[in-house]
Amino acid sequence: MAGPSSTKAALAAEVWQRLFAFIIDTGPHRSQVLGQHDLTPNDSRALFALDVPEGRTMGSLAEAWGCDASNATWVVDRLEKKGLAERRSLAGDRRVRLVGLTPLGIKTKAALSRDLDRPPPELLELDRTDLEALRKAVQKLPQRRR
Amino acid sequence: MAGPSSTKAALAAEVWQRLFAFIIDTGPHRSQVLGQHDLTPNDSRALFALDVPEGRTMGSLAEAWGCDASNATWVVDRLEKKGLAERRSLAGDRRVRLVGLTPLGIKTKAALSRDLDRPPPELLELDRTDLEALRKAVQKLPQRRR
DNA sequence: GATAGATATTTTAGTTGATTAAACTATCAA
DNA sequence: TTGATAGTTTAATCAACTAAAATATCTATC
Repeated sequence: MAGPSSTKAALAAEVWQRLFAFIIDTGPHRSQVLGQHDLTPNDSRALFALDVPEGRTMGSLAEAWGCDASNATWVVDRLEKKGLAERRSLAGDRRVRLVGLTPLGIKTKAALSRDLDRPPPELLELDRTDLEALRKAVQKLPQRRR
Repeated sequence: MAGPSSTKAALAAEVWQRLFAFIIDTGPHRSQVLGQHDLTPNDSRALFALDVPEGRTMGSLAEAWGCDASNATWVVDRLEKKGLAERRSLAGDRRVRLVGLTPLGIKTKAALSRDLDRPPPELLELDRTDLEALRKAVQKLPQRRR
């Protein structure tokens, strides 16, 4: 399959199909990690959006999450109930709320981050040589934000 | 980072963090594809579990999905309402139901599969050489079922 | 300074999806 | 007939999300 003359699109498709299968296969691992921390996927996304120490306004959170402002209220409510986030006031404009992580939130986020960064068991099946080749190759993948 | 003397675990971690970031970044693309077909992630998972032409029993579906039998009933109900799946009887044991795809279900599944197999825009940012290296590397990734 | 918008967030009310527990029905097999 | 098996129903719950109305606050203007 896919000799040296294959088109770039065909190449990308082949790569993608493998990666996609790997994403699917490793999904349960990620669910498990979230479960261990008693977090929903949404909670996790929210935690990662709250990395600015000064906190972020509800509006900017809603925008980042691509959802309704009232939905952001709900998400932050849940984090707050869990003691992971808190609403602070912005001196100078009492309409806005700055949502920031509590010490527990910071700790939880760090622990979650650590666990999510740990490779799923599937990846450890590869031997050293293959991992090295893979590392070199995935370093070329485009990166967003962070 | 990570010279030739890094441990296998460190190597795997480095690979994984890149892959994981890519999974997150390309998530919206997958959501969009599902949305275009008016399917939830659950529906999609269900469609892909129904590839056996003879159909599968409710019990085996519940097991495959790691859920309660009544949940499987609900999922199949939804597929049936959409005209994508149907319950058939097993000659010889009238207790069991064999769930199979309808012609529309087969068609929908094929279309979904085609669209999900299409690489996300992020991947097309790589040039040919990088894609070739990546192809070679990802071919070593372990594969489940399918 | 009063007031008329504009802004930021919350509340209320409702929808859909995902999921479980428990009770129930139908059927099979010994 | 009795017990096991396959599946469904019912009654809940939680998560995710939207629309519309309400509240509080700020800002610019008359």
